[in-house]
Parts: sequence; structure tokens; C-alpha cells
Amino acid sequence: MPGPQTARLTAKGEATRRRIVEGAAEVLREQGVAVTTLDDVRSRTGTSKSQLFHYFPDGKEALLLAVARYEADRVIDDQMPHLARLDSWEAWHRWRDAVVERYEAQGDHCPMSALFLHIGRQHPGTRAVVVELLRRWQEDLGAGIRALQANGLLPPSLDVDQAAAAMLAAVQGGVSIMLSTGSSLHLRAALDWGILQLRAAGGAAVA
Amino acid sequence: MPGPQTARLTAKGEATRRRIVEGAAEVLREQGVAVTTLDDVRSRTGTSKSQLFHYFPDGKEALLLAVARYEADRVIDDQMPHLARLDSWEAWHRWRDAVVERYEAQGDHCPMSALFLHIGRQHPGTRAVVVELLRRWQEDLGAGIRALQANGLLPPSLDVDQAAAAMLAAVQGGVSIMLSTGSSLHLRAALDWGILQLRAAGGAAVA
DNA sequence: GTTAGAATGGACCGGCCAGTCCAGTCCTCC
DNA sequence: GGAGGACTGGACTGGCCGGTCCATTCTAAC
Repeated sequence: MPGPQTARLTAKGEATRRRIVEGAAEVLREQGVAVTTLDDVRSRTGTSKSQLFHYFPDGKEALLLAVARYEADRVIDDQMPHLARLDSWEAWHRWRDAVVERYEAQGDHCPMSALFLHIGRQHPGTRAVVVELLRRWQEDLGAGIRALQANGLLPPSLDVDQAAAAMLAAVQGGVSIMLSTGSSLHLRAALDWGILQLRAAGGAAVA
Repeated sequence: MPGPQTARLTAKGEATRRRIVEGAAEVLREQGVAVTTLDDVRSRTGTSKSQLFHYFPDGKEALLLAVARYEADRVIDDQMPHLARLDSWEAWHRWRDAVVERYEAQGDHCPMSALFLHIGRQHPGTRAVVVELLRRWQEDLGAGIRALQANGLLPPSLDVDQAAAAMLAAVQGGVSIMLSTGSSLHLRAALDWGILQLRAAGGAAVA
């Protein structure tokens, strides 16, 4: 679904555009949105000012939006193998490990939150990207909980949407605290506690 | 503990300084850190450039740090009446309501996260403010859980620190999702789920 | 009432950086 | 092979904004 806006791009152009987005994402992750200039992106990607504006005629903001989209896709892609089949407690724990690992590796640079906080609310485009990301994420968590129910590991009476929303909030909170404190302690606690409570809700059916 | 750095301030000076911090906090809450200039602060607070630098010789960053401290105090102060005695389930629910109410009123402008994300990691001072805020918050939550245990509403075997950390993460996550989506749904879900699970851990002792 | 120093006003500066422009090169399609 | 358009290079500009400076007024203490 890259769509029509890239219609007039040559293969070469496409490559350059991608190079710009990926390079910009790197720089942004390293030094943060606030202090990153187009010149930083330019020198990192080996491009000229005119190229930046050739591929992003609407300027810096449009480039940042493109980077936000790129990063949002990566968030889901990274977890997809685990998120896709959360149908056993083992799978949930593997997902937990993957999340912790990813964010620990990422350290205190969360590209999404930084990008969002920066262009955030005023720009509807960015908000849409974040909302969509969260929606997909929560949907997958909900599907996982339903899978547990289907497998008899959780009672059907459980409020799936609430549980999925809470779990998503726990992850987000853990990450955001990690960004502030530099420690993944809360992220781990939130995930462990969340899964633990879910298992407790499953009662004696726990394997 | 306002301390020695304000030693040479006249009463008038003290008032001006406070006016600057509070006015700056307002502006920042309204339009965000990224786009706020010293001139905005100046005109809002009815001060001159030289006043700003008279009271904050280290410039804009120092002013932002002062605002961060101010806002951090407000966060705790707002919840203190509820946070201080979380010794019954009713108290927990009242706290929940207070948190939801506060953040809903605040809308999508979280001064703390915005400030932190902006000057954040590089500046050790800001990080210290956030870390301290989170520490106090979690400490109070932990005290509340222990109070529940003391009142026989929760089993002593419960891992207090983990539960408190998870609860804090849930709140933070709910808020940060609210900042992104504009909806308090996740904040509510996270709090409700968290308290619900806590009560469930209390077993039949639930009133 | 005088004086030291705090408080204030506001003009000014200088760097930074997003965005412009034009000149030149490289595709690609006919 | 040539023409149109995509692609690239890089000099240039214009505004914005943090920070400086000095002149003036106010405050408080003796």
C-alpha cells in the first residue's frame, strides 16, 4: 500500500527516498528529534538539500511523518512472530521476553514517543499513525486472550477488551518509565504482573 | 527547602520569579515545549528579557527545569490527599477517580512528559526530577498496598514492590496512551483492571 | 537622604537552520 | 539521439530566537 504518491519515482529515486527515511530514522534515534537538523540528515544520508525537498516537498515535518510511519511498522514487525499466536502461556512469556529485549536494546531512545511528542497533537497525520499502531497492537493482544479462552486456559467471562487495553497500557507505561529512569524494572514488573494476573484469572487451569 | 540560591531575592523579586515559573508552566501546557519561545513567556508574564535572564542566568534550559520541578510537585500534591491513605478498597477507588479526573481535565497536555521528553536524557537535572517523582509515587502506592495487607484485605505473600511498580506503569501507560489518542479509555481500563486484580488477589476477603 | 545593589526595560546581536533557486547531470522513452 | 523530465549539488537567504548589554528605576538598610 505504498501507493500513488510515489508514482513518478524512478527505481533510483525510490532508493534515495528510502535511504533518506532510514538514515533520518537512525539519526533521530541517536540524537533525538529536538536537536536533529536537516543538515544532520543530509550528511548522514549523503544527500543534498535539494534532494530532501525533492522527495519531501512539504519539508521537515513531512519527512518526520514518513519516519514515524516507518518506525511504527517496525514496532509491529518486530513483535509480529510472537504477537500473531499468543495461544499458550509459553507464547505469552516468549512475547514478554521479546518486548523486554527489544526495549532494553533500544535503551532510552523510543523513536515513536519522541516523534509523536514532537509533532504530536497539532499534526493529525502523526496522531493517526500512533492511533493505528496502538489499535493493531491491542487487537493482537485481544486475539491472544481470546485464543487462551478458546483453549480453555481462561474463563469466557473475562472481559477481553479491558484486559487487552490494560496490558497495552502496562507495556506503554513500562516503556515510558524506562525512557525516564533508564531502567527496565517497571516494564518487567508490569508485564510479569499482567501475565501473572491473567494466569490467576485462569484459576486452577494453569498448566 | 527552596534553599540558598534564592537568598538574594527581595520579596518583590521572589514574586516575579514565581510569576515567571507559573506563567511559563501555563504557556508550556497550552502550546507545548517545542514551539514555546522566551518571548511567549515574556509576554504572558509581563516581564522583560532581562528579567528572565536575571532570575534564570543559565537561560532557557534552567527555566524549563524550574517549571519541571514545579509541575512535578503539582502532580503529587494533587493526589496526596488520596495517595496518603490507600488503606481500603474505597480509598483506592477514590484515588482512581481522582487520577482519571485530573488527567481528563488535563486533556492531551501532559506537562511532565512533554518537558521531560524535550530536555530529558541529556540533562541530568530533569531526569532526576522525573525519577524522584516516580519514586515518591510508587512509594505511596506500595504503602497503600501494605496498608491493605495490614488490614487483612490482601495476603502478606503478595509481592508489594512488583504490584506497586505494575500499578505505576499502568497509570503511566494509560496517560501516555491518552496523550496519543485523546481518549482516557486505556487509563480507565488499566486502573480498573489493576485494582480488580488486586482485589482478586485478596480472595474472598473482598468486602 | 544617600548609597549599594536588586529589579526592570528594551534595543541589539549573531548564529542557526528550514526552505529556495538555479544550474547542471542522468534516465528513459520514443 | 534527443527531448522531457527526474535527479542532484550547493550557494544563498530570511526569519526566528536565545542570549547580551547598558541605562534606568526601585528598594532597603543605615
